[in-house]
Amino acid sequence: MTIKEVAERAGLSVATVSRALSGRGHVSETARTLSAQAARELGYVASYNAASLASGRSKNVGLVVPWVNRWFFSTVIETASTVLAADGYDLTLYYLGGGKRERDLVFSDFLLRKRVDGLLAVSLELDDAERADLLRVGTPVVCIGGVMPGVSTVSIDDFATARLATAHLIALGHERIAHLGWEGPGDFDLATTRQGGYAHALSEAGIALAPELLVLGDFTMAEGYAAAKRLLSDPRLCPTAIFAASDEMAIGAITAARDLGLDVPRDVSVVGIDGHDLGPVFGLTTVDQHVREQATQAAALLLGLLDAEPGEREPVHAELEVDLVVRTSTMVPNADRPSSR
Amino acid sequence: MTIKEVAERAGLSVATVSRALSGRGHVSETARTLSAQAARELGYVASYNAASLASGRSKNVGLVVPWVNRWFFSTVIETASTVLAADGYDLTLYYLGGGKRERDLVFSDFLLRKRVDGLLAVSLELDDAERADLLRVGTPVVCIGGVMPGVSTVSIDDFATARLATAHLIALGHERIAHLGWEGPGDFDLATTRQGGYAHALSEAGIALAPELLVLGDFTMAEGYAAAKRLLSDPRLCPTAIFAASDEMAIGAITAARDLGLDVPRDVSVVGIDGHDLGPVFGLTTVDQHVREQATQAAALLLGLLDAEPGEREPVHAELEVDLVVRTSTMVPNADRPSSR
DNA sequence: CTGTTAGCGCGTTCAT
DNA sequence: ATGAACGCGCTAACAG
Repeated sequence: MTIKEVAERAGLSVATVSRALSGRGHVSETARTLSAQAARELGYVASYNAASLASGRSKNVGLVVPWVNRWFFSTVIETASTVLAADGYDLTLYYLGGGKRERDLVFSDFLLRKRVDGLLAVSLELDDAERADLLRVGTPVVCIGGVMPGVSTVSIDDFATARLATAHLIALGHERIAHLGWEGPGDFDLATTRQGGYAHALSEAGIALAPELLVLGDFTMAEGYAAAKRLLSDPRLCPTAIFAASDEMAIGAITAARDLGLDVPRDVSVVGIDGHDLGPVFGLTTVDQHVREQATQAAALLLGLLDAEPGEREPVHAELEVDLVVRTSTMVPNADRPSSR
Repeated sequence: MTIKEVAERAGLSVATVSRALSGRGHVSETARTLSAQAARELGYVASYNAASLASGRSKNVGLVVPWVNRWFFSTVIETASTVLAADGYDLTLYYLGGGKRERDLVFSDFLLRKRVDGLLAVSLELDDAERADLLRVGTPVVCIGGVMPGVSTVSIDDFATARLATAHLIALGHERIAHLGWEGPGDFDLATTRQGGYAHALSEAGIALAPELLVLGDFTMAEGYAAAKRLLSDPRLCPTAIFAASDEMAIGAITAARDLGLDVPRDVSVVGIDGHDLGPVFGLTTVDQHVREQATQAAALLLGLLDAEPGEREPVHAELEVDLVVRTSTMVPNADRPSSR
C-alpha cells in the first residue's frame, strides 16, 4: 500500500497526492477530495519512516523518564501523550530504570538514531557525559522538573514550594519537623532544592535544623512508609510533624503513623508536595504543583520549538505557581502526644 | 553523519561498513575493526528510519495501554521497556485514555504507519472495528491480560484466580462477601472473568449471590475507596468481607474501612488480586499474578515472533500460575462487629 | 569476503 | 496547480 497506488486510483501524480494528504503546498479542491477518497478506500496512511527520510521530520518525540511506576511520572506520560497525539505525534518512551547498562544504551545509542524530532526529559539528573550526549542529539529538548543549562524548562520553584510547606507547619506551631527528602545529585544546590527550602524555613523561624530528623533517600511510597516508621518509633526523635518531598512519601508516612497507633493529625502532622490523586482519600495537606499543567505546557513548548526554524529556538523557562491545599493531615501540635512504640 | 562518511574514513565501501556494524553477513575481522573504530571516532549511529525503509525492520515495538497511571500498567511498561531495550528495541507508547477521538486516531492512523515491527497490547477491550484495524497492521501482536482470538496471549486464569480469592474468604467462614469488580465489555463472559469466578465460588459453597454486594465499575484506588465506603456504611448490607478485583481497589477499601472506624481484618476482611508493591505496607492478602513475569514473557514472546519467518508465527497462549499470599487483611469473621456509620 | 547497483516510500525541488 | 525527476540513508541482491 504505497502512495503510488493511491495516485493511480485517484488519477493524479504522487506529488499531488502527497501534497493533498500532507496539507503542504497548494492543491485544488478537487485534487484534495480525490486524494482523500482514494486514500480512504484503500486504507492508506503514509509510512512514517519514508516520510521521515524524505522530509527530515519524523513526527515522533522521545520521552525520557527515570521511572514509570510513580504518580508524578505516569501522570506526565499520560498528559504528554495526549497532547502530542492531538498534533499527530507519536511518543517513544525511554525508561532509564533498567540498570546502568540500559541507561548507557539510551544515551549512547537510542537517542542518537534520529528517531525523534524532539525530546521531553522528566526530572533527569544527568552526569556530564550524558548531558553532552543529550545535546549532541541536536534536537530540541524540553525539561520538566529538572535543571539543565541551555535547555528549555518547565518547572516549579522547588525551594519556595518546600519553604511554603514547611512554613505551614511552623505557622501551626510545630518545631520538631522531620523531612523525608531526596538524595541530591553531585552538584546539589541548597538554594534551589526542596531540602534547601525546608532548611531555610526552619532558620527563618529560628528553629535549629536537627540532622537526625532529615532522612534522605529516593523513596517510593513503600520506602517512605518504612522511613517514617523508623522516624516515628524512635523515642529519641519525637517529631510532631513530617514534611515529605512527595505526596507518595507523605501517604506512606500517614500509613506508618496509623500502624504505630498514632493519629494523624492529632499526634503527628504530615504535609507533602504534588497534588496526588489520592490526596483527598488520605486527607493529605499538600502543595499542589499542577503536574498535568506542567506536562501540557512542556509538550506544547516542545511542539512550538519543532515548528520554529532551528535558528529561532531560544531556550524558554516557564515556572508554574503552586498552591497550598490544606486538608486534614495537619493541625497544631499536641502537647501530650503518647509515646509511640 | 552518514554511513558514507564512515566508509570513507575506514577506507571501505558503505556496504561493508553496513554489514560490519549491523552484524548481518560475513565480514573480515579487520573490516569489522576498521568500521567500528571509524564509527566510534565519528560518533556515528545508523538512522533507524533509513534502516527501516531499506530493511523493513524498524527495531521498534508499539505498546498499547488504556492507562499509564495504574500499578499494573506502569509495571508492565517498565518491565517490557527493559526487556525490549536489551534487544535493541525502542518502545513507542500508545495511550488510549485521552478520549474517544485520540483513541480512534491510534487505531486508524498511528498504528498503520509502519513505525512498529510488533505490538504489545495490554488488557485491551476492543470493539470489532478496532480489532480489525489492529490485525490489519499486519505485524505480530501479543496480548497481556486480555483475550483476542487468533493472537498470541500471556495471561492468567481470571476465573480461577477470583475463585481462589473468594474461596479463601469462604474457608475462613465468610458468607456476606462483597465484590468490587470491573464493568465487563459487551461480550462479557461469566465463565472466564473474575466476576464469574467470584460467583462460582459462592455457589460452590451454597451461598446465594447478593446483587447488592456486587459493585461494578472501573475503579482507581480513589474510586475503590468511595465504593467501599458506600458499601461499608450502608447498615442494610453489612458485608464481613470484600473481594476486590485489583489490589488498588483493595487498598482503597482498607483505607475506607479505617476511616469508618472499622478494623481490618477484625471487622472486615479484604482480599485483592495483583501482587501490588504496596501489599506488604497494607498487610494486604492478595492473589499474586506475577505481573513482571507476565510482561517479561510477553515481550520475549514478541521478540521471538519478530525473529521468526512470517509463515512460522503460530499464536501461542501462555497462562501463568498465580499464588495466594495471605497477609493480615483477612481473618475469620467477627460475630459482634460494631455497626458502622 | 568485498564493492557496485538498485531500490525501500516518501517529500521536495524544478519545470511546466 | 500539477507532474517528472531526484534524493533522503540505508540494506539487499548481485557480481566479482
